Amino acid sequence: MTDSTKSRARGADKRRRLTAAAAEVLHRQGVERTTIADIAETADVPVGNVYYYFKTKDELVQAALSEHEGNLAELTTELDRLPDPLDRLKALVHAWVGQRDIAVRFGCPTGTLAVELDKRADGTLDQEAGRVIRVLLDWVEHQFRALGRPDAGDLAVTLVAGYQGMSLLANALRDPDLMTREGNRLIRWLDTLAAGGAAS
Amino acid sequence: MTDSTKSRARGADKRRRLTAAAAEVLHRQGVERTTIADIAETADVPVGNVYYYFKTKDELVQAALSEHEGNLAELTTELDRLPDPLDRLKALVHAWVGQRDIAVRFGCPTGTLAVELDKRADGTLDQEAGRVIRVLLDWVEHQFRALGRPDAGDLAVTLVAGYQGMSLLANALRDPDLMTREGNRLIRWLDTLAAGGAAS
Amino acid sequence: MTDSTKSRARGADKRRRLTAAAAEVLHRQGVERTTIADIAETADVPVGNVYYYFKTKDELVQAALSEHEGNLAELTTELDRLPDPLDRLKALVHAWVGQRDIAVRFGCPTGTLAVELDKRADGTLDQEAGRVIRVLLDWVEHQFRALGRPDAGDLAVTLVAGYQGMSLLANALRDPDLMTREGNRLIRWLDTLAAGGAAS
Amino acid sequence: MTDSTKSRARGADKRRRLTAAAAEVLHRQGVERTTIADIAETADVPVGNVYYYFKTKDELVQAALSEHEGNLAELTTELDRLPDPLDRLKALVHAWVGQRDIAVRFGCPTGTLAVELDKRADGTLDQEAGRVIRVLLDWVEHQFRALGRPDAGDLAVTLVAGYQGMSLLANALRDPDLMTREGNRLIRWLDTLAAGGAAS
DNA sequence: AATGAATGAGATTTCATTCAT
DNA sequence: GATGAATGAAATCTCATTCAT
Repeated sequence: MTDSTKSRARGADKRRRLTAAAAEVLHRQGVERTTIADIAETADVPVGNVYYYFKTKDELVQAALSEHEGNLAELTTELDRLPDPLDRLKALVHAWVGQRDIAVRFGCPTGTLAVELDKRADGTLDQEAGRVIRVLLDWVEHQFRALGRPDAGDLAVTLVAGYQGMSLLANALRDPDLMTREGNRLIRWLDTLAAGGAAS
Repeated sequence: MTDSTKSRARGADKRRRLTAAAAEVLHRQGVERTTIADIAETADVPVGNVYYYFKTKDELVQAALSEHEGNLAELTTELDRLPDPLDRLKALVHAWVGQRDIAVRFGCPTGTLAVELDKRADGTLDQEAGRVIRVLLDWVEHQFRALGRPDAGDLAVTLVAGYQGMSLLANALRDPDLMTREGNRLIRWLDTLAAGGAAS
Repeated sequence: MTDSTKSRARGADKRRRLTAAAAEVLHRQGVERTTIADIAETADVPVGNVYYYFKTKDELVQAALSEHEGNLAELTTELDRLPDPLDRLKALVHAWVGQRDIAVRFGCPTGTLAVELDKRADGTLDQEAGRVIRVLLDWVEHQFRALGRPDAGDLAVTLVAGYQGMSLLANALRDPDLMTREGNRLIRWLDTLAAGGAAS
Repeated sequence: MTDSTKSRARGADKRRRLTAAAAEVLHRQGVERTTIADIAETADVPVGNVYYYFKTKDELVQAALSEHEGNLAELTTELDRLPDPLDRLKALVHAWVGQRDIAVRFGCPTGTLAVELDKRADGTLDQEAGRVIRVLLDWVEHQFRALGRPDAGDLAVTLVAGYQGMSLLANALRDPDLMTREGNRLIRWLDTLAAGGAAS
């Protein structure tokens, strides 16, 4: 390994640490209450050095969003291995419920980011979280379509809205069981749909 | 009317204007991006004077929440006039859809406040928005119970989660039609339930 | 004097002190080397308070320029009392030479500001100093025109350029006598012109 | 050519590129608004490497000044080939006017550097630009002396001040014609002088 | 010699809160 | 009660300079 490779590796590592720290801390504390120093400390990087990797705080927010988008891509790639689209959707719901402890404490990372960023009067980043949500919607719609549902788009909205809604409530009420109960309902609903029932 | 009565009246008026301004501006801009000066200006009250009515910014946030709670109480009082609990719930959904333009732009006032306040590490206010949401949940549950549903609590969570979810998505995607479509689905779902169907 | 008058007076006073401090310190240290703290300290105002009067550093620079423009207006108003335009111009040169100690140390306030501000890539303030210089040029041209010179515009440029050039040299060489010598030459030149000579 | 020779050559080249870049960028942006990174980028040299050639930013400023001094020396060497001192001076003015587009945009390199550096409270470099100006003055004075003028020193000051003044005005007013007009006047003035006229 | 990365001091700006009248 | 002004603690960002390899 040459010197430059090493230092590039070190640099990439720090960037990765900063991105991960940003994703985590911004999720926990929200964008506005998080300082660059918070992120730097979590990533164990001197504050001044953060700006070598990210020119502005907004770039860190963007990086956090990309991290969440990456996590989503990882998850759907995993789920795509399942042969049956219905199984994929049910596994998705299970994954959501499996994350309930984090959701209860801090909400859905992308959903809460969307809420915060949408409040921006300037045009910066205010649609970025929406973009990530759309990626999820598209994947879900794709599964419903594979199940032969002509109303796949609406069904996708219903499922994802169900997830965002239950995350928000579980978070606001600090009630993890709520996630489990609503998750189970969504699973049953998916089964109903597949059983050939009309769209609910 | 004596002087002191007048000034009390004037004072109460200012407090009301500040509360209304807080509710509106905090909803539009979010808690952290809103300055006291923003609220003061909207209420047409000199900045220095705000502190006579509200000792801290947090008290203004609290007041905004109370305002939203008041709006909710007004709405449910109105709905309570309807004799049929099912009609009440359907009218509630209609009311939600009727607010879609605001929801699309800024989300549900209470829901987005809940998201922001839950990020607080300190214990201040972080449960207050949840409290208001619970008031809504309780009222909805009460209707389902009146309809004879033993799973009224779960159904209430489903309905309110549906509302929060569709508000968040409509907001994130800037799509008012989404509110209409999901609203219609919720109405159909309520009808299904009443028709004696199993919980979906 | 009412309370509000008093506090308005205090406020106006501070604004004046800040403007004067800005004019002086920016002239001595240059725009880029001067911090808001420098100006605040000179004006004996807490740093945070500066922003109550001037929203940005640029506004302070603008204020300093206006101060210099005001000084110029004061001077020309004074000179306008002289009945003979030639006397006015000669008195102007005398005034310049009279300021030689400051010019030697820090150059012409407006000229050096023009040099600094012209380096700005963004469009902010980069023409403002030029504007003040044009005010001087216009006044001088007006005098030459009153003397019946058809080439008044060119003569004005020559006179003002002479002033800017001698200020810059005196400053760069730290030589106050240079101001005196060049000033005398300008006076002789003005006399020559008035004696009916051709434009030199 | 040995390796060390090559690398010495390469090193000298880098130093030259950095010096040229410093001269250009510092002239365009001013000392304070120019970062080492700006100069490094213009010279196509990695930032970290700059410090191998110049220990501080001040040394880069010094180098830029030397570059301008070198340009001046080149010019006067060229002019010295003309047999008649009067022709030399007129050619000098022509050279100035020929540079009018740059002067209009950024002023005289040495003059504007003098203005910026003179603002320094510390003793660093604050006389260096003055030194370069003096070199010019000396050369001009030499020509006037060769023309038999006893007041050669004053005449030199007048000519150079004229140049600095017209550059500053042209720059501040963004008017290239001003350079042409004042240049013509200086030429006529030189002719007048040579014709045996009294000093104007 | 070369170079990407690191560092920390300092600058501007914002704003909740308090003060003086 | 009312109000313009004051205050200072933070936060973001910049950059000359240094370091490690």
